[in-house]
Amino acid sequence: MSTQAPAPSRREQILKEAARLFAERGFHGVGVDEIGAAVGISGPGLYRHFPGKEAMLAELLVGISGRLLTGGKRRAAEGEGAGCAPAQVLDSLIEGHIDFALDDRPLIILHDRELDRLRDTDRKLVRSLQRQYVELWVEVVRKVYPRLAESEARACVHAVFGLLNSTPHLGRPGALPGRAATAALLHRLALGAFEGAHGVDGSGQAG
Amino acid sequence: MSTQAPAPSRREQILKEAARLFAERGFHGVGVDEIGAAVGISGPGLYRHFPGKEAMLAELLVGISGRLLTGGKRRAAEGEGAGCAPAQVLDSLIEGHIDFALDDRPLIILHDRELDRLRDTDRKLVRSLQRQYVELWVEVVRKVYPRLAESEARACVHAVFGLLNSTPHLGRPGALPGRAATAALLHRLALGAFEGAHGVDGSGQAG
DNA sequence: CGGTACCGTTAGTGAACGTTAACTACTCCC
DNA sequence: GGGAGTAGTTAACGTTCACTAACGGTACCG
Repeated sequence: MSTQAPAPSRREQILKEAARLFAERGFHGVGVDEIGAAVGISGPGLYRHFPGKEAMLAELLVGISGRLLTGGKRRAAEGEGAGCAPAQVLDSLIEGHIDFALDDRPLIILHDRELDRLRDTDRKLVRSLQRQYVELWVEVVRKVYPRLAESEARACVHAVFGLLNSTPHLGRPGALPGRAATAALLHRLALGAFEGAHGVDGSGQAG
Repeated sequence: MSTQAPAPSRREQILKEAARLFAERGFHGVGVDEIGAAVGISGPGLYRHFPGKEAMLAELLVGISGRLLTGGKRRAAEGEGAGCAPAQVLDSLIEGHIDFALDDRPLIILHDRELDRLRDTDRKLVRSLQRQYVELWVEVVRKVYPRLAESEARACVHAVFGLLNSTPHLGRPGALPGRAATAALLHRLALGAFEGAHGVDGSGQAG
């Protein structure tokens, strides 16, 4: 054993604490000395591991977006390979996103809050990954709910992301019974939202 | 006439631009010189109107939370006074929140992003207003969906706020047909989410 | 004309911050 | 043991930033 996570390297330690601090007080609200202190070293010591403060944020954001996209692609491929119905694939995407939102709350916060603090190059990369992830969802959603126009489906996907990413606002842990119950509730909310968008009656309300 | 909005006072002008800038680049990412430039005066001139940068953020956040709560209370009271069904009151709350999210996007962003940059006193006030607003919704939701436990209902409300507040992510304006269509779509999504949480089958999934 | 608010300006101050420089200790390997 | 590489230290630098001080113009009012 111990082949999995033998010891969190200093790098990973720094990234984890930086994520927490950035999420709590914002990128500009946290100093390098604080990040250093959180891992037991002092300020400039961080520069042995990263070229700068922004590089930490960049690595975090690229990592998140990449993992979300990779996970989503895997689930979509598995589903289609096994001949699953689109609805099952959507279910799997939702489940994956919920796992992520519940297990990596600081990253979820950073993900849509601190993107604009990146240099052009990194920001474009992250945006590209995010867009691919959204388009992955849009494709699946449109298979399940063919009556939705593409722009509508995209808006729905963004809205459902907002819904699923609301976990950080659910007070500190313990406001809900447990992780599984929270996950199940979020899952039902997300599915219900798509159903509602699809529209039982089809017609919108008055303009 | 002209008793309503004769001319946007310098104060209001500053608040509006500050809201936009804070939403775009974060509280710490915007300098007072920038805010001043946005209204045509330079940096320290702002101090004729506000005691400090933080006071602007405080006034913005207290204003938003207060207006949301006031509007929500009004709609709830109107509905109950007119003997409306709880479902209609919930509909009205959703509509009000959507109007706010679509018309004051910068404020919606600030509302849950920059709260922690406030001093203790102001932050507690804003949190109190926010909590009252949430509880207002929870009460109504539980009347419409009595099977939901209180903690579940609260989680649903937070999640639906996340959904409705996703408007800033819907690309720049124009990604959707129009304001009315977007509002209608969000409305259906929110209603669907509550329906989904309520659960057609009632049983959660495996724990 | 003289006084008084009001609203704005430029120059400056002290603190905080990201980053670099110079130096020290530890480990590994020949 | 000696040299190299790694990971950390403290001190310092340059910049940025919120805020203050001192000053000027303009409108109103007697």
